[in-house]
Amino acid sequence: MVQEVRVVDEKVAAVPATKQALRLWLRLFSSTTMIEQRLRNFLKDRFDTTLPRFDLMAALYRAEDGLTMGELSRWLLVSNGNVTGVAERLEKEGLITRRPAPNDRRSQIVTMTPAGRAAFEGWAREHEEWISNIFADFSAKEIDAFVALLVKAKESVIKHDKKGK
Amino acid sequence: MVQEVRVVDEKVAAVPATKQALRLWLRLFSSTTMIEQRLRNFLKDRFDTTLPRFDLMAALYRAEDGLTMGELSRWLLVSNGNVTGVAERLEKEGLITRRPAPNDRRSQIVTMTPAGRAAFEGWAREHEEWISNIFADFSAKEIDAFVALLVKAKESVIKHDKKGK
DNA sequence: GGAAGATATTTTAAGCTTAAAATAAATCCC
DNA sequence: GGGATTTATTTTAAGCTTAAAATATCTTCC
Repeated sequence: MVQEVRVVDEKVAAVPATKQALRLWLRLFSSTTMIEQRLRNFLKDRFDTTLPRFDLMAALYRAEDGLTMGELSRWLLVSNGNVTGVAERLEKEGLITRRPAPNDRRSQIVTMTPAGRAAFEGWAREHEEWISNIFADFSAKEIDAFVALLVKAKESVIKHDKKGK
Repeated sequence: MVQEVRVVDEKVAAVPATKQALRLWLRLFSSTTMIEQRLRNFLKDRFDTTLPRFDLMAALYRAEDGLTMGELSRWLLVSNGNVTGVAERLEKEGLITRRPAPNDRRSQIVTMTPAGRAAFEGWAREHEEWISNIFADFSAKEIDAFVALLVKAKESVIKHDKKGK
């Protein structure tokens, strides 16, 4: 196997590009997982809820007339069965309701209850503050550069992993 | 609530720093999750295995004399119970073995079987190629900048989320 | 109208994940 | 030595996640 090498600095031993990419992925994964874990802890401690429930509520919050189970599934990029379980638990907590669609008896229309809406507004505000605080050391320029690299990563993956889905 | 604004460009309406940080987090999370999902599909299609199993094997690969369950748990940053389950499945597949430690009967020493080691060497080589391919469009300089931002993010989180753990 | 196919959702089986409880064994200390 | 504490691991209960199978309903087309 030929090791292709990108020369970064003539005085320093060059790192093979494959190793460098691997290092990037491990960093990307571990940093993101770490933040995600702390966000889960925050949601648990502060609101006694979970990230999937928060995400479902966030999707619903912007839909004035509610969403069907299928729309939620597609929006959240999770399976149908997943939405069924998360929605059941939110319904049990009184934060959402499900009712059959009037025009299509296969569909369930999911909407926030008034209590759910009020709760989520508090969650969203504190969530945004928490995230903002986490990245407080980043300048606007750094954030823009960071976002640009993430966008490029996403595009690169789509381009190079055609079979991926 | 006072909205603090960082002026990026005098001609363009400035985006509140809180919103910009939120946007960064959503990008970071979605890009990473997308790559992770495709990596899981790759491991499933190519080796009929999972990311947790791959990670456990990777940890074991570098430990010449094996690792205890507790060492695996700490190294992988997962709970003890988690390691128990993943190790059971790998053992059933004949890739690892567990034997009681000679000096401490509470401990299990986990080692790769010869078949496990041979299998993992193939996994690791293709995994590295897959990752490298995914990031093929990135220059060495971009990768370095990306890694630097991820390191800074991790440090920033640790600094600003003291309660997080 | 009614069969065939498509669509929406739930159920099922398997695996990953955690926190907390339970077990078992080692260590500390009097 | 032996009780108290600590440490290593497994078990348990709950939740998240998926793919695939099962249900129920709708749409198409003759």
